[in-house]
Amino acid sequence: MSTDPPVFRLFNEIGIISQLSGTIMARVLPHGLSMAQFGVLNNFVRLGGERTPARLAAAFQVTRGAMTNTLSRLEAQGFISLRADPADGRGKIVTITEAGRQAREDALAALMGEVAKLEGKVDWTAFEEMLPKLEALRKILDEERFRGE
Amino acid sequence: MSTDPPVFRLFNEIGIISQLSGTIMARVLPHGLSMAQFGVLNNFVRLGGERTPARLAAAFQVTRGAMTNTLSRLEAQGFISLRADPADGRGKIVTITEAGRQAREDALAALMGEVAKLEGKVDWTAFEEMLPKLEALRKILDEERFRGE
DNA sequence: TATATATAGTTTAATGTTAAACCAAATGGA
DNA sequence: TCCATTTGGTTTAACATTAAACTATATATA
Repeated sequence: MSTDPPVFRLFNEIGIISQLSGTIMARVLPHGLSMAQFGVLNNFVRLGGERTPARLAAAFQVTRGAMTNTLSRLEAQGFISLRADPADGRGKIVTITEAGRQAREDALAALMGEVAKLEGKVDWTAFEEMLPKLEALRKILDEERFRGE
Repeated sequence: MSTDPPVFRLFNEIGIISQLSGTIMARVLPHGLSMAQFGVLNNFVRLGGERTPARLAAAFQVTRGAMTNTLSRLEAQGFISLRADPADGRGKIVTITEAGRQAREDALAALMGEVAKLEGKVDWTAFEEMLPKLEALRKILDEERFRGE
């Protein structure tokens, strides 16, 4: 009859929010983009330049296998291009294409529209204030992930 | 070169935290339990009584298909028992077994141990304060999930 | 220089999820 | 009462993810 410790409720809420928001967003994304794919395109538009798959995997904190999968689909849709790294025979270099930029633009608009629907229902400023704490927690968990093996 | 709107960074952080915490917790759970399976066992111990799969699916905000899967595995391990609902020919009734209680106890201890490792690194009280806001956001997203179809 | 170790990327198997189709049983209205 | 609709549970296909094995190339060291 007792209630869960707050720590567990925290992770529980975070898990459910992640799942629900992922499902909702995936539903409105155009061009059959997944959130993972949108994340990669968005990263290129925001930061510019070129990256290797390994750097992208580290940035998004997923395995290289997952990034291989994401990049394959993006390439198949023509949203990124992959070429061999002239400086490293093992590596590849990823670039966003013009179609990729356009797809990201469309996707961003769709996501903005979805967020707009929540306007008035959610006090976003309160959440903005927790951003630094969430970022700190994420970093600690990321360290823990490797410490544990 | 710009940075993401705070709303997106929020969902981004939440997604990564969910993924990392899920991976870390799954690694320490005994008896091959997944977090979803632990959640069900925990729910029975905390609240007692019996439930139908449909009620469990609603409580955890997953599809009935997902709950069928989770319950099948729990039953195969002998942690819950399923029987026909005498009052509803379509329904089933789920009960936790003694082995299930024991497994939940072990799992709880393992998770507590993992949380203890973070002691001193994380200011949990700050997170406890955001719990109500996260719960509110979760509820709104859950409504949105269905409104959109 | 030769060898051992580390790193980049891919592939495979397993898991957990959604969405949608499906069947059986309950419910509600004409 | 009968039929349409809703609901409970399962099944299937499609995905995204992890962990681990694998190949190829770089790097460091003896």
